[in-house]
Amino acid sequence: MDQYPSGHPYTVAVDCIIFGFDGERLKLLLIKRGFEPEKGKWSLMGGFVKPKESLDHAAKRVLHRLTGLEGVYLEQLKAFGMPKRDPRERTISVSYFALIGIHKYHKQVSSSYDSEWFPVTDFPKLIFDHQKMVNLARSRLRYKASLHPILFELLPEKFTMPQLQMLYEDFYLTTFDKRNFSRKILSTNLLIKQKDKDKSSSKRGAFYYKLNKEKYKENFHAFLKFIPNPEHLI
Amino acid sequence: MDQYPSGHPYTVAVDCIIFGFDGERLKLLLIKRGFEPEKGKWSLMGGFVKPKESLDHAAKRVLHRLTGLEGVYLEQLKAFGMPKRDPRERTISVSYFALIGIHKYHKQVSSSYDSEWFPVTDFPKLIFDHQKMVNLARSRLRYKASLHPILFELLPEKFTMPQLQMLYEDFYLTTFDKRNFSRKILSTNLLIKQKDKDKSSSKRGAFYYKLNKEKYKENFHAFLKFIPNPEHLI
DNA sequence: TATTTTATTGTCAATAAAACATTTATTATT
DNA sequence: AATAATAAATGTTTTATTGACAATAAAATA
Repeated sequence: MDQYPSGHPYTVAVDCIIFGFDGERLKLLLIKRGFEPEKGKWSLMGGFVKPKESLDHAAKRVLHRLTGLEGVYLEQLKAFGMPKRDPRERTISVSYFALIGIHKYHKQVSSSYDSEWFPVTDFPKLIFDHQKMVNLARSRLRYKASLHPILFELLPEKFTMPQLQMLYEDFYLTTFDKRNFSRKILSTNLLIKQKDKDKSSSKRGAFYYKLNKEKYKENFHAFLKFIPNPEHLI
Repeated sequence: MDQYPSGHPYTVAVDCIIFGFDGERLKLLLIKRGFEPEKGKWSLMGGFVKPKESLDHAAKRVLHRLTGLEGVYLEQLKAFGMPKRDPRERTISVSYFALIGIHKYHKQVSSSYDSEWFPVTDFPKLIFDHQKMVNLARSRLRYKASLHPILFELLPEKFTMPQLQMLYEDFYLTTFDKRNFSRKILSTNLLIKQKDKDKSSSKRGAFYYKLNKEKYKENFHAFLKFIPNPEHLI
């Protein structure tokens, strides 16, 4: 480590990989880029880091600007810094991934952005290295969700066991035995059974559950292993 | 996301948290900083990212400059970017952690640096937010090592089962049953038993093992769960 | 009242993890 | 040459966890 360098004009940005779950599929929120280069192309929501703000703050700000949401699950993914990743300037981008309850998102909030939800398995070509960011975020999320109860972040406050199972099944492209799944989830003691039911998708109706937020925070890191054999995830 | 900003002179650096294992304890390689600010204080090995190199390249370069080593396990940890973290300039530092075989490191290689190994549990106060970086690196390493066979990176090419166990026990501040430990490790089929023994620490001698590097690469992500109940790690 | 639909619940078998003690190889000592 | 000392190597039993499996219950509708 030598002296400070001079004349190294780096631009520092953040980009957000925003995940949501619409009850059927895992989705990704993308925007049409509003300025050159690559104006009009699909991209992750991003922004430049201001002189006096932290990286986390920049990510929160950018996320809030698009979604109007606060208190969202947001985690730094990785810094991307290939020299030519942005052809115009040398830009270091710190990527973050966010998990939001898709129902909380109302497009009108951010009407100044041309944004849209796409299935994570099928979305348009993105600018720069944003495709890499999405890929990495997906595998990181799969990894984390196999051990920690993170997918609850994607659900509404009240949800049913079948809904939860659908989320996990869609997410891992597999199926689980209902009895074993429910037993495993309930054994964590993270859920509180409600008295009311969701009757929208069955005659009998399925009981709602809420997340026990205290325990959720306490136990977040406690290795719960939500996926039976989570092999070959990154 | 608006236009590109102008007049935001960020400096971008990398810092390396370098771990080694001396056969008894997990160690950290630190250097005495050679320039202002904070000259003469202990710090992580770091350096500035050059205009035409990637972040990974900068980290490799910095690590090589201090240790003379190549092909070392190196992984991006996190970007740190609090506005005042470096009092002189707005510096974004991308931290990396490295695992090296401590025996491969020879101090004379980097005689231009004043460096020293310290136990991770007891090392001097560091500059800036380097202490935070070390803390985060430690918990990340503990997390990863509980699931993936990453600690082999810290051992010499040939090692014995008792040595391996000592590493894990020191690392997790616990003890394991010899029989269960050895069974678990061997069940991964990652080790190849050698014909010769290490007699330095017992009369009978303990067989050496080598890592099966092919399988190591293949199986790295395959959830091996090296620690029985890895609770409450981050 | 019968039918349909989907949620809910329990048991048994197989597998994996954890607890546990003795024997073996070698060197040093007498 | 026999014996003692040291640390390595190894196998079995018990317990806990996981996985496979199907019948019943609740509510709406015909």
